[in-house]
Amino acid sequence: MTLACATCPVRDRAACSVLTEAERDALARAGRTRRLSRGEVLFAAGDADAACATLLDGALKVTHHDADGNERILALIHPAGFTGELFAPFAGHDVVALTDSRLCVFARRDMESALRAHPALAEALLRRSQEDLHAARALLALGSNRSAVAKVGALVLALAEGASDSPCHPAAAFDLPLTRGEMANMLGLTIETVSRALTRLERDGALRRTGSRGIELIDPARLGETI
Amino acid sequence: MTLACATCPVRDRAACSVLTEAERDALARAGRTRRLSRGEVLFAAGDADAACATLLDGALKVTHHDADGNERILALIHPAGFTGELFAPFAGHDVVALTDSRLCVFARRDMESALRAHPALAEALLRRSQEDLHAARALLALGSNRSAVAKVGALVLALAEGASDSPCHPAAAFDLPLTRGEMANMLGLTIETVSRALTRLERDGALRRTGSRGIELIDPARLGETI
DNA sequence: CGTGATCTTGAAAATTTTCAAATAGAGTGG
DNA sequence: CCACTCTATTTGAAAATTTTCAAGATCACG
Repeated sequence: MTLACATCPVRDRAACSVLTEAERDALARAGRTRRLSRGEVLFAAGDADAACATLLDGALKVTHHDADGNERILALIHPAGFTGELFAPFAGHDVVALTDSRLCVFARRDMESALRAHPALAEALLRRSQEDLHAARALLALGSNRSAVAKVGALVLALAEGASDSPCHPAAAFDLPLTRGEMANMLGLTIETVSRALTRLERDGALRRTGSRGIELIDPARLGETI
Repeated sequence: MTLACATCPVRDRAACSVLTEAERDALARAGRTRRLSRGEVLFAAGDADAACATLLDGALKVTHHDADGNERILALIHPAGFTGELFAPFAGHDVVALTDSRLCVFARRDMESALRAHPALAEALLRRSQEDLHAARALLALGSNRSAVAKVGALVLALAEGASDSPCHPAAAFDLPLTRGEMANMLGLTIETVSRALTRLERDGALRRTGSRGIELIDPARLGETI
């Protein structure tokens, strides 16, 4: 499927938004959209022909598997986010859909030549990269919360912000893109502890649960408390 | 002090190494070297005239202070690393010297115009930025180790790699740039737990301590074990 | 050689993990 | 469409780890 930038849900926020319409259309001819359903792999670590992509819809996780086969979640990607190795000769991590997702995919060689042709694109990707760095550091900060409840609260808040259309404001209600096991993995806790923490946050009136994935924020400030 | 790229200890690894000699000298005229001693602040969060810098020598920490005044360490910067906000109008984090350090500092406006003049520099910074991202993700991975001993072991190993001249090989002996409190902060543990973990790693023959900061790696593989 | 700060160590308290089982949800085939 | 099955989630109680609180030891430095 060829690209339809005119209807792109993230055309104002993604890296390619810095291009002129003509430049963007030229890049668009090299790319295509792709749909993934939950669990589908976009890139696998070691792929020699790894591409790169902008996420339009849904959510992705970037993971690494250690020698014992344990999965570690290194990053989450939300709409308008960019993923893919631009310089390494092969993919360093797995990138997997957490929910049904739509992406705009480019071969790395095309993206690299676009970078050379359009300095503004390199700058935009640099900017995005700094945002990724901030996001990674935000995840790091989750680990320094003292209690398990505070860690889970902070993660839920971060997920609410990622799920929101407007940056800087958490979505009032959304579905967790992560299983309890994935949340536990990210926080260095066990599934049971995460579950108990959510139960407690609900009991304390910080949020409400609908089913096992639905979350409604009642008192976002309480979620951020470091206790 | 003006720059002397010819004697720069990281001239083969830093972002500016992609420039031709002439380009680099042009950039060098805009920058200067600076020395910091342990504890000195390079940038403070909120600085309007924040600059950016390449680290030549020593070690830096990037920190954030939350509402309660607690410090969170978001990143460590080792020689050849780059720091500074290129796009935000002011510094987002504090950057502080962990040991006596030397840096190569540029005003942001000069660096931004250099980026526009030299696309290769933008690409090199993008590459560096991706490395920063990998580093941040490596720190994230520390949190997913199950036990406190494994977390501390992994952090010591990461610090040994940062202290090494050759990438990918840990230094056999080095001084910890972090206090116990800073290590505890990064790992979400207490000072006492970090201290006990080091004692145990020494008792188990993974490392040897000299004074409170000196570390000699005896069995690096054991430091990486996730137990 | 003090002096203050950092680091180590010990024992009780608190939190988290582990182990075990019940409940709820999602998907499948009749 | 419903019953069935499999997986994910929740909950409980004991075991293990970590934190807290309290001292003592060591180090850097004037």
